[in-house]
Amino acid sequence: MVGNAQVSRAAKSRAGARPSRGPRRSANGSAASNGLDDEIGLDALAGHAGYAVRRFQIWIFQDFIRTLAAVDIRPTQYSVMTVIGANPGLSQMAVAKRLGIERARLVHLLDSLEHRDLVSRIRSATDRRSHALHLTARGRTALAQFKRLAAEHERHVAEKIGKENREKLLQILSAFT
Amino acid sequence: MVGNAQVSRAAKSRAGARPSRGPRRSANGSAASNGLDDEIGLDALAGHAGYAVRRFQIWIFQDFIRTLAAVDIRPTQYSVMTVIGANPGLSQMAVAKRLGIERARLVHLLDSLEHRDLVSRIRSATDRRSHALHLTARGRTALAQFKRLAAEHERHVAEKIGKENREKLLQILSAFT
DNA sequence: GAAGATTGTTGTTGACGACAACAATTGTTG
DNA sequence: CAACAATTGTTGTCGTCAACAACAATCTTC
Repeated sequence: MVGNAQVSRAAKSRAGARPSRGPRRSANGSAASNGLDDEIGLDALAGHAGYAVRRFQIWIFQDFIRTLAAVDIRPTQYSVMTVIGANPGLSQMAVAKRLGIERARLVHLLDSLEHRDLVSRIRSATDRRSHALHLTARGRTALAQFKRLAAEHERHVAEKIGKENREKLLQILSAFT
Repeated sequence: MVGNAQVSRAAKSRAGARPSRGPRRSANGSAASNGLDDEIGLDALAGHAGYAVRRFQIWIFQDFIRTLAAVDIRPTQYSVMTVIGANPGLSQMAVAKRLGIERARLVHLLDSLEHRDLVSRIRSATDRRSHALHLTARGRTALAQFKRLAAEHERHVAEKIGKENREKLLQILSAFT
């Protein structure tokens, strides 16, 4: 069930500061010469926000998944439950829009959460096309636990990049939340 | 060719600061009541780095793809060419490790780039299992153009989050580059 | 030289985003 | 009010991508 989450096991623990430099051992003819000694230097990629963000996102999702593995909740499931918990009665359309996921995708997510008795779909009386989404009683207590684990995950993030950096980052990206 | 890139069309242009508050119209029974007026408030998600980073990553990849659409280069292809360009002669294993992608995945990426005559695989004389990767002449001039477009993309990022914020972000995430 | 590791390759699985089509229902408009 | 358009949830297809497993060719090592 971990599935996606683009983990890329070679998580790399190094974060050593190393002065940038020109291409190393360029055109030495021998491939595999760089097989094990790590450290290649990708220079040009260093100035690209997208690359750094992608790598960070991979790391952060991996940690989230690992931290919440015991309760078997993935980031998207967590975000869905959080939104429903904070806004009971929302339609699927509204949740999908808010989270930027497709309503087709949300169908499966809710199927899964409903099977686990965490969320319930209730036909709306006013608009019988739509479903009012609610957490079940079990879902509410479960979400409380999920949030505790998510907070632990956030502490991991703070450990990784620094407490102030995490807050600065949240501030910088607040427009996307 | 855009394919993945998790776009989520509802790109949202709003970034209005709005004071956080408790659950809105909780349990009003009527779903769909929130269908069109946007603004739902997901509260709890606001403090989660992973969510903000994910949304930002979606935005940034989308812009990268759009900005380099004319040359039909996606972020991963760009990163592969950049690394090879900076470190000619690398093996596929080394490139995969450096970029945190699987060697199985790199096979297809290189197939595509080789078909377009941007990259060439040269059997290593010293280790005949491996391929030494090089940019072709065409690949080198192409990469130069890609880099110009990528720089334009970075300017879009700076416009979006602010010049200093972009630099701060690069600094915070430098450990992941 | 035989056993084990590495490299590139192929194929499978699962998560995910984009899209298209559909039934049920609502809204809109002549 | 009746035809037509739009919305909601749903199903299914396609393409991208990460994670694995297996394999042949080729080193490495003992």
